[in-house]
Amino acid sequence: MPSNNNYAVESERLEEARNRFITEIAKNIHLYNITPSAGRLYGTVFFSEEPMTLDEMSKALGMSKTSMSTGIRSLLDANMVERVWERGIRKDLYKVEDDWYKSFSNVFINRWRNATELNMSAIQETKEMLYQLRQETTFKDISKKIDTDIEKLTEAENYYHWLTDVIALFETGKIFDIVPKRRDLTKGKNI
Amino acid sequence: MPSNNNYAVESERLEEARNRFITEIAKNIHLYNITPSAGRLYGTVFFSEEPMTLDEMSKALGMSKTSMSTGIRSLLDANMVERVWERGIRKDLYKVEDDWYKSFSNVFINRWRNATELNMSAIQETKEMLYQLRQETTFKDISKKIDTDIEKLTEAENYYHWLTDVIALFETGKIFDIVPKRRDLTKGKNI
DNA sequence: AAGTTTGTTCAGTTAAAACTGTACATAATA
DNA sequence: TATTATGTACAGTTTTAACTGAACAAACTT
Repeated sequence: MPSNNNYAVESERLEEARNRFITEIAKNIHLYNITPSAGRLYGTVFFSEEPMTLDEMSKALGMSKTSMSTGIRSLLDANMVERVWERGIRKDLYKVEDDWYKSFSNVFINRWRNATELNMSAIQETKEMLYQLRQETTFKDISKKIDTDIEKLTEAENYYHWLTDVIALFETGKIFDIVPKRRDLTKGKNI
Repeated sequence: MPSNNNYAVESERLEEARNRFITEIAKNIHLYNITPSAGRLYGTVFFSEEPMTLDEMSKALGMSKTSMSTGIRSLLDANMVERVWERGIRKDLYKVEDDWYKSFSNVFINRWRNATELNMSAIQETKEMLYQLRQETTFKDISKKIDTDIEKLTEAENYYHWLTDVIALFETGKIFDIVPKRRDLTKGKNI
């Protein structure tokens, strides 16, 4: 066993500490629709002192460059990393988006708004089909079922309207008036 | 081909209309950490006139009872369906939770709070490890990296504090003061 | 208590997603 | 223009998740 005051050993300890956080990120990042592997990738780039290339990521994680490419793309789509340029470097460089509020909002907005819109269209279409059928049918039983269905769908529609409003809260940034960003408490200054 | 004013044909059209919505639900329900199959299950129970048993679900979806059991449990955990009792019926009966606002809030709160807490603990622990290492190390290079890491982690911590506050908005129901529930506009009465 | 009914556990199977290496397309360099 | 470097598409493989049927356990019925 090497002695404790050894650079390699301490670097290893630093790596371990970072790894504690990276592992947790990887576990929970599925909430952003990101795979655990891409989560580890995110963590790695997060701690990196410099923007990283695909080759560096590949080496750091012991995974194929192809995986790095698709992984970084999913992080890019979620606005969790960004591409940066440095003169003289041909390779693509990536760093984490440091505004986590923005990342969260982006993911939240995109995912929920998309789903909400699709669901609302589906409700509209379903209602159309039901209205038409109700006009044509002569069976009391059928039209009764249709009426119940339409009522349920309208209820759902109200909910989606509300959800749209909630999403707008994040989209417009009004959420930050209601729930202010936290300032760095350790720094003492509270501008 | 059977004539148009035929009960079976119109029932089929009703089924088709319902299916339009069910299919869309199934596609987007992964946002609630629910599988598409369980999503179809949800849709089926949603339109059912009566609370359903596992056997009825199994028949309606053409899937095994085991799948219905696990599917309904995931919906139950997400507070999207609830169990109801009817005298004289031994089988478990399920209906959808009709307060969609509650369902959404529940899912949102549980998923994000859990992840947030785990990530915050990880940050704490990582910081502890880093503080310790910084006290012990003599290498300027190492302690510089540590300082940068701690700064990044503190930034992340602030974000998680903010997220906790946002979650509390839904937990306490204060969100409904800010974004009021939509009333059923078609009914005309606006109490 | 014996016999049913009902939901769930578990092992095995099938289906889906993640990952890899090769081959290719594009762009930079000489 | 020829050569080299770099990221991505694609086909095949591995890993993970979903699904099923049989066996079991708990509760109800008689």
